[in-house]
Amino acid sequence: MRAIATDVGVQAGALYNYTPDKQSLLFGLLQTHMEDLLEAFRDDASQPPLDRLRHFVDFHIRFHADRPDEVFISYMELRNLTPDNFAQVEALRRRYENRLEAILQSGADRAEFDIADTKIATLAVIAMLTGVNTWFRAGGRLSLDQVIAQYWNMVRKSVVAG
Amino acid sequence: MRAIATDVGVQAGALYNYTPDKQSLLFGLLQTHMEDLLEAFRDDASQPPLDRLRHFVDFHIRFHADRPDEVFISYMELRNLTPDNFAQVEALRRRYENRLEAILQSGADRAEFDIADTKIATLAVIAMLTGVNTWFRAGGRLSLDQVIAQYWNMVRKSVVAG
DNA sequence: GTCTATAATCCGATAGAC
DNA sequence: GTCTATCGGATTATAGAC
Repeated sequence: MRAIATDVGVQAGALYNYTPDKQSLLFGLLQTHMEDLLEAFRDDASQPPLDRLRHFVDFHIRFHADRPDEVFISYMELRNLTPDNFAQVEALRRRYENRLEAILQSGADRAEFDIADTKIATLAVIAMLTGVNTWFRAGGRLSLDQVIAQYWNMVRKSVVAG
Repeated sequence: MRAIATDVGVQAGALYNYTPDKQSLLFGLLQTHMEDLLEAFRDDASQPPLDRLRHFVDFHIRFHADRPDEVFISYMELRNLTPDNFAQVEALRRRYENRLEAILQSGADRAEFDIADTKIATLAVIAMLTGVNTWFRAGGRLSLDQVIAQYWNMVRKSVVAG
């Protein structure tokens, strides 16, 4: 709390005019982050599964690359939430995962994708894409467009049918 | 330190007969974990790249699934290392990544793999495989063998040529 | 709405008896 | 080698003046 107060230019006590306690402040950050993620992702179920998947890959990488601090805090501080707050954030995360799983299931149903278990494939793809945040820095060797292009190639090949 | 002391059945002060300070204790854990990882992974460069990659996938998932606590600590406490200790652990991690990158590069050189950038592919594969630890629990819906089989399928398809 | 001051608690680490 | 006791410092949160 003292570090936050210093960053925003007030004394620590003044923060309690804006939040009842530290837990509420942290929970608000994580909840807003997940709600923004869910709201920002637009999926069109009338499109071909491969197009929907390509949009997901592009969206996921860009959304997270634009918010490295929120993503870092959301992951590192997740275990400092109270059990109730943790359950709420986890429920939002599961809703987001289900959006991807619906795309993979749609492609599998049409035999356009070859996926043994859509739940595992969902977790595998999200882990791979979120991993970009651990190393990507703007101005590095590759542009974000180049990074997205290669990840899309790998994700596409990993799920498409023969 | 008090929590560790309680777990091992001594008072907090007694721990300092075994470690000079908390930082050394943490660094020792992370360093040993990474050295064990590097030592346990056997790669045979005379084998076909696809066989070497399959072995890496199998090894990586099993090694990490067998040590969920060490993996969790290694990730969550990495930023609590001093800059010097952090650099040493990062160097060990990079050595491990290079082992996988050598496999991918070998397959790309023989045109058996189709990979745009081996460094990105390395990070993508490791992120995907390490993600297993966030959800896998022994005794769950799928056995570790089944999980490995599907991840191997996805990794293989994501890198093989045409 | 912000400040200073402080309460109450927790932490890593040390000292000294046994 | 472990214990009890404690030091010095950091933490979240509150109280009350302005």
